[in-house]
Formats: sequence, structure tokens, C-alpha cells
Amino acid sequence: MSDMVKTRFAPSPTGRMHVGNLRTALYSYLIARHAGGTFMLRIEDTDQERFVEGATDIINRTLLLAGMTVDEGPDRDGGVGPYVQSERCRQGIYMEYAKKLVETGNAYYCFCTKERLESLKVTAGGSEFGMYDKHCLGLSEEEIRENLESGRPYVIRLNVPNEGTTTFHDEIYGDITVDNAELDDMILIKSDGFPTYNFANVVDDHLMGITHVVRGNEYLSSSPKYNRIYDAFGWEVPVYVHCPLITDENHAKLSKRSGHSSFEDLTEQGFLPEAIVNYTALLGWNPPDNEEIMSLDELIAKFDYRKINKSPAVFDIGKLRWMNGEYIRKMDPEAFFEKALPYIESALQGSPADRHVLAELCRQRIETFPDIEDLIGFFREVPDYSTDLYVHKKMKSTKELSLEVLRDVVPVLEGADDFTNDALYAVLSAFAEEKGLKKGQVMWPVRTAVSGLPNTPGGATQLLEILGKEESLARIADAVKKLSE
RNA sequence: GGCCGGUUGGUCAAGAGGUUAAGACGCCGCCCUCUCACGGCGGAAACAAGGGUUCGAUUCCCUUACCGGCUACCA
Repeated sequence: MSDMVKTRFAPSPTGRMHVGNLRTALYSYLIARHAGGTFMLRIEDTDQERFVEGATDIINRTLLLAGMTVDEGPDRDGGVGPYVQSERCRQGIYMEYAKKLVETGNAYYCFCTKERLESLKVTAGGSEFGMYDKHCLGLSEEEIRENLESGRPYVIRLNVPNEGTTTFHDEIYGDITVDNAELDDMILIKSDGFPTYNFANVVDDHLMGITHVVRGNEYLSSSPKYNRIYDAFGWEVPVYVHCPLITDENHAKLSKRSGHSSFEDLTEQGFLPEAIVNYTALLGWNPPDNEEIMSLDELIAKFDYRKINKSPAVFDIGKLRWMNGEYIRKMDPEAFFEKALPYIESALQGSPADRHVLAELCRQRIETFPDIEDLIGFFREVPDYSTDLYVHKKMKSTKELSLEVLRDVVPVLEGADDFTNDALYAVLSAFAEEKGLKKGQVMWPVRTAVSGLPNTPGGATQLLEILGKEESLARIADAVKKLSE
């Protein structure tokens, strides 16, 4: 039981779930499931300023849609709760542990004012930075007691020695060593009584039995500090897995501006959760067998965190689109129909047409659901088009011939009892042969006449079937008029 | 500024001393075909630069360049 793998996803409830966070959650989930371990959710709401109402619901919904089942979390007690940091804070957990560190001399109270801290900073290279000078480390016990009793605001800082080095190990990036002199005496408990992320994270991960810490690359350079906390407590350091950054096409941090930075943005744009999950898994990792389309179960089976990449990955919406198209093509027809119907209705605006036939026609030609609207809008109404469309070299079609064909085809279609695709195809093929024409010389003008477009989902006869006899003939009549002018 | 990372085609990525340097998306061409799409086949396209080490470096070491992160009482 002690070597049981336990991972956690520990987001801050600050809004929609960013693609980077989604991937972190996914890798965390995959590591746990692959090892038959436990996947835990912890809400890190220690920053009162950035907290967004309802953000926790978004996190839950996203995990649910993505198929990541949570074994332990705010809604599923696993015995090491609470799973929300503000609640843990209220129980005094962090303060208790911070004080333990104070008692052992690994941490100390600091009463420095903002102004004094500000005066410690220097500006160089255009940016401001500075390190705490351990001023309050020199306070006597009486001074500390007086300050505390008089209610002066304070923070608790970690006491990092100025000599020596600290090394920490990451599964992806290897050993990273820094001089302790580079390490600031970071704040453990803020003056509002809340712990900092750095501290709460370490305390919770230990108390909750986390064996593998998966998180973003941005924590890499501050990670040596974490080891100092673990060491100060005498706790075992977990396995660290830092994930590379995900950027936009300009290699900049994925932002709301890019329009697809969060899971919800993506689902709103017509992407399937399965495709999003599959694609994000591939941002920083690749399966050994090169099979890129994978279900969650397949991901679980194949995922090996030791093979995660070091370099940042560009989020390529184009490849996601392709992958989404692959998923759409594999969908169960009824499930697809259900998701496609709203878009079909929106494009048709009440025009009669067989929705089921239309849906299947669209299926091979779309990558996301909203693509449907552009694809079938012509069923509602023939767009204004140029008669140049009737000229097609490969089809050997000309305006003159088109006019003739359309005129002659009217009685043929009028006499057709069976207005379905196969029957119409046979009728028109026979018609072409009879007139000594190539198939395309009939199909091209007919398709153009009923659609007004250079390309359409489905061929001439499929369109005729969907439009029905009356509408088809009306459209052909219009085309004849147009070509006669 | 300091510190820490990173750098294989446009993008995602295999490869870890000797390979014709995989594969996928995208792009281009051909085939299939009642247009388009799907599908099939093929093509163009890469080891950031310079020094070492080595019989031999994309692969190991150093330097430079570029990109990113940290340097918060944000995570």
C-alpha cells in the first residue's frame, strides 16, 4: 500500500480550464491510472484576490466531460480531507506546520513593512527584484513576543542558509542544482493568515500522500525551494514531473486572445471532448507505436511519463481540427445526428429536407460541427452565382451545353416516379448516354443549377433527392432562365 | 541583471555516437469519383551557430545566439 501511486490535480479556481492545465490534469490522471493508483482533486484557493465564483464547478464539469474520474476530492472523501485549501486553512493546518518549522529554527516570523521590503529592491535590466535580507531573523524572543502580542501583522518565512547548494531531481529534466544564496527566504504564511502556494502545496502533498507531483514547467526553477521545506520537516520528497509549456502559434503563452485557450472555448467551437483530450495528450508526449488516435483507455495503457518531452509545444488548432474530423467520422450515426441537428436546423431555417440524409452527407466533410452551416446553407436558398460556374473544362461543360441539357432534363425528371439517389442516378446516366454525352456533362450542370456552388456535399442526384422533385425542378427552371439571358 | 531550463521539416514528434534522420498534421501532385470530401499512392520540407572529444557527431562537452521560466504576502 505504501508504494501505491497517488497523483493529484490541484488547480486554482480562477476561471475556465486552460489547455495547459487540462494537459497537466490529464498526465496526472494517466500516471495514476496507468499504475492502478489514485487520482485526487484538490482545490487551491489560497489567493483570495483571484478566486472566481463558480470556477470549481467548471473544473468539475471539465474533468467529467474529459472522462477523468476523480477518486478523491471535495465531493469524494478519501480520508485525508478536506480537499479545499481554504477549509484546511480554517482548520489551522498550515499555521500548525509553519509553527513547527519556527520551533526547529527552519522558519521565522517577519514583521517587515511593505515599505522596508520595497527599499530592499534594486532595478537592473529594466526589471525590479530583490531578496529578503533576513532582518527579522535577528529579532530576539522578547521582540517577537511583543510584536505578536501587539497584533502587528506578520508573515512566516523559511530560513534558507546562504551557503551551500540545493539539488532537486525531476523525472523529465534531471538534476537541478542551485546555490542556496540564490534562494530567497520565501514566505510560508501570508499576513492574511493564508499559506502561500509554495507552502500549502508541500504540506498538502505530504499529508495527502501524493507520490507523484505533476505540474507546469513554470515551477521548475523554484522547485529547489520545495526540497528545503521537505528537508526541514524531514519528509520524503515526492517524484516530480514537470511538463513543458504549451504555446500558441507565435510561441507565446496561450492566452484568451488566441480564442482557443481553454477546454470550454474548444467545446463551444464544436470540438469533441475525446478529440481534445487525445490531442492535448500528444502535446509533449508520443506513443511508442506511433498510433496517434487513442481513446482514454488506450492512453492509460500507453502513457509513460518518463518519455515526456522537455521542449515547449505549439498548440496547433489545425491538427486538432483534423483529429476532431477523425472522431466525427467514427461516431455512432445516432450520436452524430444528435450533435449535428442543431447546426443543420440553423442552416436550413425550416426548409424541408431529410435531416438524417443530410447529416450523413456532412459527416465526411466536416472537422467541427459549426462547419455544417456553411456546407448546407444552399439547401435553404440558391446563392447568387455567376453562369461561369457552368463552364468546367474537365467535365467538358459549357454554358450552351448546360442550357440544352437542363432544358431537356426537365421532362425526364418530371417523369421520374422514384426520386431517390440511386434511381435518379440511373435515369440521368441513361439520359446522358442517349444524348451521346459524358456523364459529367449532365451531372455538372444539374448540380450547379440546384446548388449554385462549385462544390457541394453529395453529387447531383443526391442533392435532387434531398431537395425533392418540386424544389429541384423549380431550381432548374430558374437556372434555365438565368442561362437564357 | 542573476539563476534555471529549452532548441530535429511550418507544426507535433521518433532517433541518443556510424540511419537513405521515422511517423502524423498542413502543403503540393496523381488515382478514385456525378463536384467537393473521404480513401489510396507519391513529393517538397529538419538536426540553431561555432569550437572541442572521437576513426566518426544530430546524439557527449564548452561557448554564442535565440526562446521561455523564476527572481511576488500569484499560482
